[in-house]
Amino acid sequence: MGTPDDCLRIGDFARLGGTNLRTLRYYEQLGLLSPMTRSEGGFRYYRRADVARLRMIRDLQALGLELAQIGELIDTRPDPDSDGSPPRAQITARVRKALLERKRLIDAHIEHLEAERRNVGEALHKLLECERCEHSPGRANNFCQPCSKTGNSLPNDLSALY
Amino acid sequence: MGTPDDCLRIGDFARLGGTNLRTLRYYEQLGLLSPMTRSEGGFRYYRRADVARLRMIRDLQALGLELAQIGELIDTRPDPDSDGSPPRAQITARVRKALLERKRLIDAHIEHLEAERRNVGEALHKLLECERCEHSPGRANNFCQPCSKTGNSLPNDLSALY
DNA sequence: TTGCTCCTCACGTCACGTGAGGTGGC
DNA sequence: TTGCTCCTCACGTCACGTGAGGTGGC
Repeated sequence: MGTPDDCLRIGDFARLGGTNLRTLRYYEQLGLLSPMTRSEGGFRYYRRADVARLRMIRDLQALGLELAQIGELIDTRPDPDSDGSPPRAQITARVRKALLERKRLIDAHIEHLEAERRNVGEALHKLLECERCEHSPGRANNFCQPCSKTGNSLPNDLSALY
Repeated sequence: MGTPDDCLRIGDFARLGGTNLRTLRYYEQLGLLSPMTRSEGGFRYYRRADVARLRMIRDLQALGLELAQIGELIDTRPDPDSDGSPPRAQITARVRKALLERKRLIDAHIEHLEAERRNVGEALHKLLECERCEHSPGRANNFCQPCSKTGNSLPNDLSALY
């Protein structure tokens, strides 16, 4: 028999999820994301739909969560070992909770990044002024702070780089 | 003599920068961010203005850069070992380049996060529909995919969690 | 059958975490 | 002088990176 219907081998699965074989094997070891089944020879076969799960794990990592925390958050699926499916209301409640937590993290990160973007804009603006200024860099690394021309301190992103 | 003017010991510096002592010592070891000076007894004294540099390093890490890449990007300050300051135009050019690269990364991340936010919204919306649906979870972990009620496949964030 | 993909160890690395044991500074 | 902060090793951990040596699958 060939590849199970609608399944992917680890290489294609990794490519679609934007990651690599080592990472997938590590996730499996942690119980985060396992292949649906294995071939006779040990090849992993992943569900096509689980690419979404893989992407979610990666996105949650980018939001700063550790893999253990991610494991708890996305542990919403019925346990295959237990017979008798859990109450539906319980499942949907856990899924909702995971989605809301994810949304909270995303919103907070967007806000932080928008503040960063404003700061960079300010710094780029001030840099134009610096280029037209007669003051030269001093010995220390925070020269021109506060700006000896305007009396205002430098934008943070210039203090960081000057 | 006491603490040099306008300087912070490592604990306060870490607090203001949202990090800890171990991380600061590691950054120093890599040459990323060093204290302005040391006390007789070895205590590190950091410039107050370098809190901005610390925050920038942390923000660049959150954007997915490795410390080595961050080191190259923010290496814009005149080398204290070399005598004679480098041409001003060269410094401002490097600062501008670092700021523009940072802006590029921020913009890309915001776009990605906004797409994620839309997906989560979609999934939360669909979840309301699922709660009113008579279908129950099956054995496998991608039941209801494609949704057996509407014929549409589930939003990705539901495939990931169901 | 050939080449490409995959397998399992197992050691290495990056960015810190976490004490142990000792000393500095207002 | 007391307590709090800081110091330097040095081993541990998390999330992989990177081969070595071998086998599976269309």
